[in-house]
Amino acid sequence: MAEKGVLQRYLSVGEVARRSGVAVSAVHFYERKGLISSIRTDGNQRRFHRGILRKIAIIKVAQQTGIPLSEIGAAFDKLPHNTVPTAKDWAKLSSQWRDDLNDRIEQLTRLRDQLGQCIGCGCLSISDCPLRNPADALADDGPGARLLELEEE
Amino acid sequence: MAEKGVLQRYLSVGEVARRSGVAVSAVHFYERKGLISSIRTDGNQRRFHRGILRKIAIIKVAQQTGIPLSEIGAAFDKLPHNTVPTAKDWAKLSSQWRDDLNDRIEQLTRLRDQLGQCIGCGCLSISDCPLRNPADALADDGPGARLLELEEE
DNA sequence: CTAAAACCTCAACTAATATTGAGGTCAAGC
DNA sequence: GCTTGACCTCAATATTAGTTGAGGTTTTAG
Repeated sequence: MAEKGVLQRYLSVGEVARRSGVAVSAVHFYERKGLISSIRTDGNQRRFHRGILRKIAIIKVAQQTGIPLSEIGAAFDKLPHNTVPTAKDWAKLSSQWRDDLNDRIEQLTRLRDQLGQCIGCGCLSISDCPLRNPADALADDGPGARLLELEEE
Repeated sequence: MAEKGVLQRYLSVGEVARRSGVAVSAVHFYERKGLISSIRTDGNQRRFHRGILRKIAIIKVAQQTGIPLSEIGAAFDKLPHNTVPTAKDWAKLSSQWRDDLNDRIEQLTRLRDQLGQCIGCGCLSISDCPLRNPADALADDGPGARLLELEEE
């Protein structure tokens, strides 16, 4: 029973899946991708530290913001290695992702506000349509590089 | 020259690509997916109505909102067939997509506003974290169906 | 002790959104 | 009239995020 108490601190892949709400195959997948890690029993079965649940929770939340797994993994890699991340560590992560989110929200909002006008009227047809050629996009490509020429005759 | 004038009303795939800012392969792809269509010359080359440029513009804009090609195609299919869509037709489209956009923006905003709190503190660890268990998600799954049990011991 | 449930690996498959390449044809300019 | 660039089809490849299945092992419950 003392032994069982110790073992209880680790979770099997099935428990992780059940408690995090992701499929066992997804847990395996995240491990293959290096997002999470595990130790093995003598019988080669995975055992996860219970902190894994928080990590998976964060993976799912980050995915909702549109962040790809590779970036999530990169962010995790910057976390202190071999020591449990502190609240401060997580806060740093979330602050960076919040910036991404803000950008994305801003982009979608701009899109929404111009959607009716630009699709409904002739706006899309001129080369400086704000939807197809937002100022920041132009900055990257050089002026006029990818303008849509809808009506030039 | 009169003939050339008539031909000018149609665009080759290369012209479409150049003027819409998408690759030739993407134009082919959209056609295979039924999003756009073309007629053929005697020599089997595609010729596009110039309205195609607007359609591709709309495809790219809709993609920015996160709408998959299949849905864009479905929306296009509801447009009057064999007649050029009116401003009203496009407006209807954009109004529906604006609703989608609004939902998406709302979701991301909620995410942003709770990100710091939920990742930084212990919030993710309790089963009713608003990020992992927004009320609307619970409604679908039945109460408590997929709650994250981070700290139950 | 044994049967069932859970686990293991590895490979193949899915879906969306294209791009790349092979092998061949068409069209335009010198 | 020939070369070159643009075009054609079809198949394979790429990426992201996983799932599914085959074939075999470990753990757990009775």
